Amino acid sequence: MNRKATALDVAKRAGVSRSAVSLVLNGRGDGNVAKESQERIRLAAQELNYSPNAIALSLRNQRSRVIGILSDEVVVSPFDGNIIGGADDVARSRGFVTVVMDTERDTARDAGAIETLLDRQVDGLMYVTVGLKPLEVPPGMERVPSVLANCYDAHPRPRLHHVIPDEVTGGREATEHLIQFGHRDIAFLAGSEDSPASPLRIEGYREAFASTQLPVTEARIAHAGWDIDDGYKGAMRLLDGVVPAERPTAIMCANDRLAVGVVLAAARLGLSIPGDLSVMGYDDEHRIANTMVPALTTMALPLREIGREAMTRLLDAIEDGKTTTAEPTVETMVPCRLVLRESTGPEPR
Amino acid sequence: MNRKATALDVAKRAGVSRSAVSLVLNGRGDGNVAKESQERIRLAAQELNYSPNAIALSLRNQRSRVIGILSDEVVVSPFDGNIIGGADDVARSRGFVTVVMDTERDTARDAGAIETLLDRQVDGLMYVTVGLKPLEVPPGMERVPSVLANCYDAHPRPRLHHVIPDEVTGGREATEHLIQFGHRDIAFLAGSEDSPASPLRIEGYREAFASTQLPVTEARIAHAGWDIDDGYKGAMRLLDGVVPAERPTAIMCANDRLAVGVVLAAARLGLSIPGDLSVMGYDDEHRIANTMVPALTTMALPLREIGREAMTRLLDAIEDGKTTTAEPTVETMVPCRLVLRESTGPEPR
DNA sequence: TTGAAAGCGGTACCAC
DNA sequence: GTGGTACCGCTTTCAA
Repeated sequence: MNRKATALDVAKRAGVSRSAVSLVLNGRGDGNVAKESQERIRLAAQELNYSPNAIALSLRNQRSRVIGILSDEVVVSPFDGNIIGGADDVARSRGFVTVVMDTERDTARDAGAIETLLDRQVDGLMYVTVGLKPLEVPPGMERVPSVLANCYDAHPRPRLHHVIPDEVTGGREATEHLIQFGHRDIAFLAGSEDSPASPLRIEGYREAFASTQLPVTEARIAHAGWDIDDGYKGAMRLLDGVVPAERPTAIMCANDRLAVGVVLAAARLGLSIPGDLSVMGYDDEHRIANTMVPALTTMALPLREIGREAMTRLLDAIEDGKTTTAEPTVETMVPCRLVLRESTGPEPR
Repeated sequence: MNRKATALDVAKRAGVSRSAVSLVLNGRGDGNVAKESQERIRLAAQELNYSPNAIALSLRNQRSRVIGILSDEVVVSPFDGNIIGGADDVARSRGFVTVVMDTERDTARDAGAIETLLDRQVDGLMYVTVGLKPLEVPPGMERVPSVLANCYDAHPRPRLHHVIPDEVTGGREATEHLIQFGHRDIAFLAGSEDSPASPLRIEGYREAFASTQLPVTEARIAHAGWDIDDGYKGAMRLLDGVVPAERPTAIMCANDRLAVGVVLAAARLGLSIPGDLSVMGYDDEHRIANTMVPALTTMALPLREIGREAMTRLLDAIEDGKTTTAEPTVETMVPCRLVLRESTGPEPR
């Protein structure tokens, strides 16, 4: 645990002053420091394995090249953290590092976490959530450039830019895919009512029907929840003991877990997929959608893209020196992506 | 974006010197500063909403009360991050904060991430992995107290303490549970061969048979992989077209996803669970094991506990001022926990 | 009881 | 072309 070399150590070894070391190592040596000295300095730095102390730098420069990411529960929850992955990708490529803090959905911890991050001189803040949701923006976020990923300012006059998936289009395109396969009676197992994603996806579902001049049967839309057993129960309600002519020929699910439940129910009932019934997921959850039997056709959430886009926005704001606050555009929508696999097919007729 | 109040601001407002402010606010006012001044200082601090600058503190004290957590992929992967959650719990309760960096399984990034963390004066380091695995301990971790969670030093003479689940006992108790239900022909769908967890769980399986004087049929143990389709295929191999008398009456799976595949296969084959077949999972993956239909009996991985235990070790070492290196004990095992749900039952006979 | 001053590790300005 | 020095915000020692 021997202490790290400091600029002074390097200076001594090279027989110059600290200032010279600083200049040279920051690329402003030419025209200020003799070529000769430059060489010696670089060598000494090498030998001592010198790298500047980030803390001292932050104190001096009042900025740290660190971006704080606050997560509601993406670290701890069993959902993938690709938003964070994408955000980190672009941060690193632009010379920033990210540190994340997870509040485990305890919003009371938000302010404290932000305070901590701010105290450590983060240059910007990103709030990221597992599911699309309105956010009570915690105090403190307005003090540095900030951005919202997968959530949006619940305030009537939003102050922070947010990046979210285009759920309406996602819902529409998923439905269109099924309609193109000839399905007309398509049930929609939506998530729970309290999620803002549900109504948006339903809206897309309606749009798809409307643009094809097809009527929507309200009874086919049901709020089911988000889990496997919810999907199972929903499917049983739709299929069990119902004569084939009155069964929907396709079931759209608001996420892949629901779809797993539907497939399970179909298996119990002896229905083949997609022969007797098409099943469509949503999210493209890694290691669920792609490994199900049959593999799930699904609407992929562009998580990685959301993270990349949000971080790009944020860094642009930071490097322009202006806050994202009061920017002209407050919302970026990222399109979802249809992933064709094996659980959907032509309607049986 | 008005600048935060500094100790100097407080001093001015209270009409004292910066030193007095420091003394008082750190509880060493009595006997050094007049009661009167103390009151004024506290008041001024309050009014200015003063909190010390963490960066300056770190620079001055050479410690930050920050613990760096390096994750192979627990943030980004679709597995829950309860190890990190548990670690954070105890860190916060002891006045530390954690920041996590995820390398997305790119070990080439390990050293850089640790360097970054070290540069920011973290007081300690924790490396955490999604699955149990040997670790090439990245350089730099020996420079501050460090601990390994869910992974262990691959070095012949390990230098870092690690906290891992007791997989052998887990495998044994899972098997015993099935044996107690009267099962004798128990198939084991192990994970992939390259995971260190697989052989350990298999060892437990063998122990259970041995202690009950039951013979192990080698052909009943198969490395299948870790995903739903792997479980499906494995189950089909065991069950499809096999006369009841030759079918295993229970299938133990090395994780819950495999169990989902097995349940799916059973449903397709018209086998009822647990009536015709008992299925046992492993991990207790949240929102999979507990929401499956039927809900999965499983062996829960003590993730939260591992995190708590590892962080406790680490902070103890930090506060004792000694490195975990060269501690007497190098390994802590945390027991797994049997979770009884609906997918296992008496053998059909 | 108080305040002045040094120092943590850098950067940048300014004389020389 | 070079080195001295002030300053970022805080703690701690020491002299008054």
